[in-house]
Amino acid sequence: MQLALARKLEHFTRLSADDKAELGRLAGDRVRRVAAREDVIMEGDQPRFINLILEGWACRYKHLEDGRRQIISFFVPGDLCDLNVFILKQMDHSIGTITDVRLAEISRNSFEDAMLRFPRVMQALWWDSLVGAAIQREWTVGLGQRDASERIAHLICELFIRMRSVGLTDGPRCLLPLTQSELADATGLSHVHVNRTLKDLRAEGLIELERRTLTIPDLKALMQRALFNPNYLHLGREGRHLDANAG
Amino acid sequence: MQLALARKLEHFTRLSADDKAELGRLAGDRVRRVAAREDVIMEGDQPRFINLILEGWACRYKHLEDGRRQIISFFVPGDLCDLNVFILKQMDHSIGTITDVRLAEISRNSFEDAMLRFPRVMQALWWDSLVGAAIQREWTVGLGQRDASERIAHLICELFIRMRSVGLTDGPRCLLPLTQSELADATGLSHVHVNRTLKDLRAEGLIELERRTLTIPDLKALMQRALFNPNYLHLGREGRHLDANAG
DNA sequence: CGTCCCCTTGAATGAAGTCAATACGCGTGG
DNA sequence: CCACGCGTATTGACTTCATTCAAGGGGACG
Repeated sequence: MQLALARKLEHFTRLSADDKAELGRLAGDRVRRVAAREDVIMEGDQPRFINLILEGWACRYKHLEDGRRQIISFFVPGDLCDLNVFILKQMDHSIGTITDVRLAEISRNSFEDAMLRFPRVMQALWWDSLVGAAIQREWTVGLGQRDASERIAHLICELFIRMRSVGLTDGPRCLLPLTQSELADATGLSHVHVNRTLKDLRAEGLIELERRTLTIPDLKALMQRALFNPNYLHLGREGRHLDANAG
Repeated sequence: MQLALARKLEHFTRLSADDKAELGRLAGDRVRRVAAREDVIMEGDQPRFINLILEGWACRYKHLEDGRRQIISFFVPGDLCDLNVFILKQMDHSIGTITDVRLAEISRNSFEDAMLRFPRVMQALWWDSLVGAAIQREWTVGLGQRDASERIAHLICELFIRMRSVGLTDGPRCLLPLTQSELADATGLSHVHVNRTLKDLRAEGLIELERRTLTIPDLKALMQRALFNPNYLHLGREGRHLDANAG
């Protein structure tokens, strides 16, 4: 099975066999397993590694003093948490798992080393981090402007497309291992309202969702419902001028 | 007058005279003026420069198809828009001015050149871009979890502190050249509700605001009201190990 | 078989939005 | 100098969307 990260990066530019081997090396560096609903790193800790999700789902989140919690982003396989983190002395948010997770801890040294030797990979990783920033912006837009059903539909579109971009969908189906409370924390809604909203979307025939499996019968329709425009994911091989001629 | 950017970066690490001179060079590269309420660059355009705000306020924003508009972030003097943009072929959002703006357009070449020759400046710029990402996350938290008055109070704290970090405050006072509609677009509220909320905050004695001038009689109190924790701005000289011994 | 977590639904409440009218300053041109 | 227009701010009345509170159901697991 191919590395999810490599697969994702090829939406930006074609990688050579060497490039992929290097990614494999980074990903094998130091593998860690974390059980579901545990913290990978907490607010206040000093970041020591770039975390690369190999398997499972995780999220960034933040608590307000009074306990309210916002999930700030989701991580699916192939996602990297903050290329540059070691510049900061303190995490300003936490990263926690949703499911059981297998992740690679990439040290500063091996990262900087790879950076020098594999410029194309580097470019691709920067692209990925820019896409991450774009996703964060899109969440800002959604929380500010979209109503409940649009927000949830939008999030589902995004996650489905991101899963598809790393080869983890099966036709119109993919895993969606989030509880309704987690969806609520991500969309800024109450879990009760998330429940009702999912019911509506199901009733409209836009999604099916049972036992952690999501089915989207008509992605276009769902995208329309969500006012979803995929441009922010920059999946159009925007770095094709850097392509390796490898196959 | 010192360059706002240099001033800001020194919250991360001390710069040498050479470092500052280099920043000055980058900032003088190619200066552009844009009138208030115009676009610097629009969604769909290809980014060609890193924009550095020298004077005035600007913002990132995005429209939904049906016209709803969300302001995604504000730029004040010293702010850079996306160090790495040229990796992307298309802007997924627009940048527009709030007031008249003077900005520096930094080309890819001069940036990459400076990058090689001034590693400390580079680190500091990466720090700045990580802080930018942290600000975006904090907005996500606010839009998801904070109510109207907390959101507005929080935004005001943030902008005040950012202005202070580039030396643009005058005691408890600073410029806040936003209309209530712009505040509304940034906080995801209606302009009517922003108006009422500002009235409340004024009535509580937390802010004064007239003719584009903001006064915060008791910043601590306002921060408390907003559940504002400044850690995400990373202003604690986290890069002091890189300090130049210059004065 | 009981407990825990997650999902579901109803009813009452509340925060923020919409609609509409009015007021205020400021610049421009008659 | 005044009239007009425009963008911005303010306020009231009503509506709507989402939250809160409360209760019950279902499946997994010890």
